[in-house]
Amino acid sequence: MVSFQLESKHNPTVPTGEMPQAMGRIDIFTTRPDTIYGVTFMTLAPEHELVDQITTAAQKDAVEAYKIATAARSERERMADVKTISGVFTGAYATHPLSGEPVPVWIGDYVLAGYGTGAVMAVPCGDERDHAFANFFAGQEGMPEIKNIFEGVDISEEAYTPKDKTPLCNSDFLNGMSYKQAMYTAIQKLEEIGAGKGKTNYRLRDAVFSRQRYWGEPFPVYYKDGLPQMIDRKHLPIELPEVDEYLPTEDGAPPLGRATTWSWCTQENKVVSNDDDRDCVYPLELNTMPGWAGSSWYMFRYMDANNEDEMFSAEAQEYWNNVDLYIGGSEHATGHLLYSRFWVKLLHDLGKVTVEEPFQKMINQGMILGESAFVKELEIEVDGKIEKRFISQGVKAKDLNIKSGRKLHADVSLVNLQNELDMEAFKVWRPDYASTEFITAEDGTFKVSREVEKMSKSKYNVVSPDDICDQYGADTLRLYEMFLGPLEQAKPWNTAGITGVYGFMKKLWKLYHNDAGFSVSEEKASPDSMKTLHKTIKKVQDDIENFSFNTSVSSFMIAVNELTAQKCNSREVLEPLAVLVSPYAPHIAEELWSLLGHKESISEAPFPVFDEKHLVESSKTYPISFNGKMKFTLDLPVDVSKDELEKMVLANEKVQQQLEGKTIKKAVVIPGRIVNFVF
RNA sequence: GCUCGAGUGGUGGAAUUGGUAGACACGUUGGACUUAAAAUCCAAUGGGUAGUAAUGCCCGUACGGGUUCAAGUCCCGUCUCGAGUACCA
Repeated sequence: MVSFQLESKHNPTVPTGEMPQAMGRIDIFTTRPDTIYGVTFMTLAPEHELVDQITTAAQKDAVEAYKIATAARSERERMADVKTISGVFTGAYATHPLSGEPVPVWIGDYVLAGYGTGAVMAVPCGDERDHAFANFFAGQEGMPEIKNIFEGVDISEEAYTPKDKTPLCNSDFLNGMSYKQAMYTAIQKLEEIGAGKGKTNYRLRDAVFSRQRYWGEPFPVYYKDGLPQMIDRKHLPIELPEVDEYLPTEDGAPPLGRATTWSWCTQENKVVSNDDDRDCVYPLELNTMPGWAGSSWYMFRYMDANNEDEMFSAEAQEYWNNVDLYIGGSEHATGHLLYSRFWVKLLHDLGKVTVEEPFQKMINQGMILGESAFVKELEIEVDGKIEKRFISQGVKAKDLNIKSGRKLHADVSLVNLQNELDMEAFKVWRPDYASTEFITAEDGTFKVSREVEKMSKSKYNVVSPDDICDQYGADTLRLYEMFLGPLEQAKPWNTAGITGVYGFMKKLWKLYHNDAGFSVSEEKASPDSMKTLHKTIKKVQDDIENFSFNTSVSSFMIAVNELTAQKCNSREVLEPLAVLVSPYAPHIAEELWSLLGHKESISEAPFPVFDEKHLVESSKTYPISFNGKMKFTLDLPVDVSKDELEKMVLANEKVQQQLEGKTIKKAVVIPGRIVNFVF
């Protein structure tokens, strides 16, 4: 925050020396105090409260006209219209707090009243909007030459916006400093002389709390003489009315506008028919609340769902606290999390909840995306008439007089794996294009272009998992989705690798079967098989904790491959294995569980307990490296000291070969990990 | 622009506190079985290079530096991509 004193000598409406403090200065907010010496002019939002007071008589008409023109445009319009530059000089000058030079004060609609203080210090050499503004009004009264404060940078064409190490110049005590250093130094100096203050600016946008939909909580609000009135709490809740269709009315009112019983009687204090023409009956609000009106706090209601007296009891909330884990789509990452946290913080401040956050842990799982197919459509001129053509991907349209082109979504079911479109099927699908000519490649095929997008009916890229289910079963589909990659990552749906998962399912089944059918031995399992089992228990247990389901699936594959190679057929291993697999592939696991002779569901079976003893080994394969590069491995005993280990390694023939004629500077021996010789 | 996240084979992706980069799977190539195909099984598969071969050497985790006996992993800088947000000063 920097304060600029207004110069009274340039401001004839206020007598010299009598300017009140509040009127006498303009406070501005900037994130670039380092550019303070680049200030060429100032711009106020047209709505700024000082505008009327500081405008000189000569500029009064122009300023008034500009204010009226601006007021006619909505903020949305002003934000959307980035190109048009407009503004007016007020005639007033302020004094630069450090250099003491006069700074002309303008108004312009690129400055928004709602942000910061509604006023900016304009530094054309370092801000593009200021640069554009200065150039647009260059040479006019009140628009001085642009001040350049960046050493060796040409700012005649555009502003220099990077915050890098470019040293400052023409900046008095900031000369030679880079962005960061200058920023802190400038703030310090401004605070010293009382012309500014370091400040962190937080911004919370307003969000509209209403929707023009049917399905939402109705507002307990009625309108008396056009003014909204709250319905008293004791008459709540009011419930959604019946409507004939969940659509807006013909004249554009929200769906509640269709209700015939949607008026409020202030005597009976209930919802009555719209035909009720008594004086105490008023129309109810037609908007409903947005989704997050409920989604921001519903988890607390779940804790005490049958409570008729309040949102939830303090006891219930204290018992359940907050949500341990929230898994939702990544589109929730900003919206839901933001609103929900905001509400819970408010509820906490009101003393309604003991927690400050809604969720202890939140995971946004990635979306499965679709691969859309696009047909390129051209509008070309033929004999003075505009005609449409489809052109295959990769075909050059050199002899055509192209007027315009666009991409049209094609249904992905009409396209084969080589991206070739079934043109006849396309014409049937889109009869409106039945007569449009296709420009194909030389081999007569028509190729579409592909793009990864959200799956959506309107993009015609929806692939149904039903086909996969029919062909491979629900377990395979489930496993494959997990196997595709990390939970939090969005990925296009691509079934190319599904045979790998399907193969795993078949191999798993085979472990429990021989040629004759189901067959499991009651004999003790081999130490190797026990090792495989317990290695897998540990891995899967850790993976579940970390939501790393893709690596669980691969560890199952490894286990099944190893057990197959070991010809393991023992109940001691296969029974816990089925339990391990059951959360991932419940159907096959349940089936195996039943074949193993169990009457109850596998979901009732306890999770196998990991036992370290099966993983204990007498030797470890050590990587032996020289100067940090691994050359070979050696199997060495585990239960020896560091010194013994070093001796054993040094005694090895291959190690001696590597070290021949060299002096060891350092030997790094870390038991259980690695051996490294530096020479 | 800002905030956050990510860059690893032909592909999807693995890799505890820094400690054998490329697990697992797809794809590709070769082989077995088959009249043939499908299915199944076996082998090879980061790149380069030397050798008949066994085997060896060099380079490799976006790019440039740094720390360390040792870096995909830690630090500094750059680039690119993705998501969110934006006339926000």
